Amino acid sequence: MCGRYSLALPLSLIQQMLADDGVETEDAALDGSSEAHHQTYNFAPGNNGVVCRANASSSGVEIKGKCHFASDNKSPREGSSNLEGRDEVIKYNLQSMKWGILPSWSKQNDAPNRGVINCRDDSLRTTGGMWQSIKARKRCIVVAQGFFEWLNVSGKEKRPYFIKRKDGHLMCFAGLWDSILHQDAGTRTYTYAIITTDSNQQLRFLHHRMPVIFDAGSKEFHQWLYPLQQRWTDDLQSLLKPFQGELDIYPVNRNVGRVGRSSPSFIVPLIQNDDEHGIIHFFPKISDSSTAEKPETPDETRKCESDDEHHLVSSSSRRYLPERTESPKKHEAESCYTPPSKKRRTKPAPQGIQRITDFFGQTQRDK
DNA sequence: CCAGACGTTGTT
DNA sequence: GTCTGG
DNA sequence: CCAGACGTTGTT
DNA sequence: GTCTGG
Repeated sequence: MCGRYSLALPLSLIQQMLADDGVETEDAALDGSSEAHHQTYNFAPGNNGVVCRANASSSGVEIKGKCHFASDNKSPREGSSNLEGRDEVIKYNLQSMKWGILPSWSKQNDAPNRGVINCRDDSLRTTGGMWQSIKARKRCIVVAQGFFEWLNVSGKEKRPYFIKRKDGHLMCFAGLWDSILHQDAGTRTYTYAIITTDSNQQLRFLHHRMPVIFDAGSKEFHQWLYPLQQRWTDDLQSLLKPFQGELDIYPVNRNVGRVGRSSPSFIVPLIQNDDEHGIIHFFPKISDSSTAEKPETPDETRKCESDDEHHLVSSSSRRYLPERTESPKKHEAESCYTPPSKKRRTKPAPQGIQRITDFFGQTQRDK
């Protein structure tokens, strides 16, 4: 499952929402070689998504490079003493990567859309295969607003549904990434896959598979990303379970099936009329003033092309308007996200780091 | 030893 | 039916 | 994941 | 890259 999802949020808002869940992230725009993510309600394989991964450093010294020795599998350097100190710092980076994983050894460097978009949780249980090296050292979190599933109605019609968290927080998929080096150009392409498992009870009426979903900032989230864990374990395997929280699941504008289109109507419930053609949808508000929208016309269902520029605004999310300080992008999306009831985020929470140490007080190493 | 596979989904 | 593009 | 293409000729 | 099949 999960061959399409929604990601119509600017990076600044994603960072803010993660921060509200206790995850402080940095924008890993590496050497600038990575393009910005594709901001769309209709995110498809081959698009550039937002991926979170973790790096460990000690006393401000990056040890990520040293970790690469682990691939030698016999390296005496793994577990060198500076990996064991309690002063290790885990940094979370957001990076733009292409959906559809291509293993580093893949020969289809040039094949644009050949990557594998999903990874079954049970195929990670066995050794060997294309995942074996990836699952040990290249785990990540894939950020989304929610995902789509299509229900086959009487063998003919397909009806798209949107699935999101009931609490409105970001959906964090368990993922795996890899990269390919293009010898000639000297560039590197990063790609990722989303891990799937059995559907939970709530989703089962639609499909039998669903992505593995973590709560941002949860123990599972940190454990999955923990960069010093470079060996596949039962503990990691046991994280890959059907989502136990509550979901919102509802039919949406069927045009989400049409590739390349994007509209906020794709993540808003359809309102179905008695009239068989009278399928209209619920348009709370449009931030774009240009097009004269007529939310209540049945016509509206067809009127959703080229509207990456239309974005949902709800009054409750106004405070989540991105600060337009450094990123004067034209069309930044807002969301229906309701911030934590607590209070606005205060400080980067050194507690987050503290807690991580609690989770992994005992540093694990490779074999 | 080398050559070839290495994946998921759904549908039947 | 099957492949490609998004 | 789904939707859409799947082709050639000649003419401008 | 690493494992399997022949």
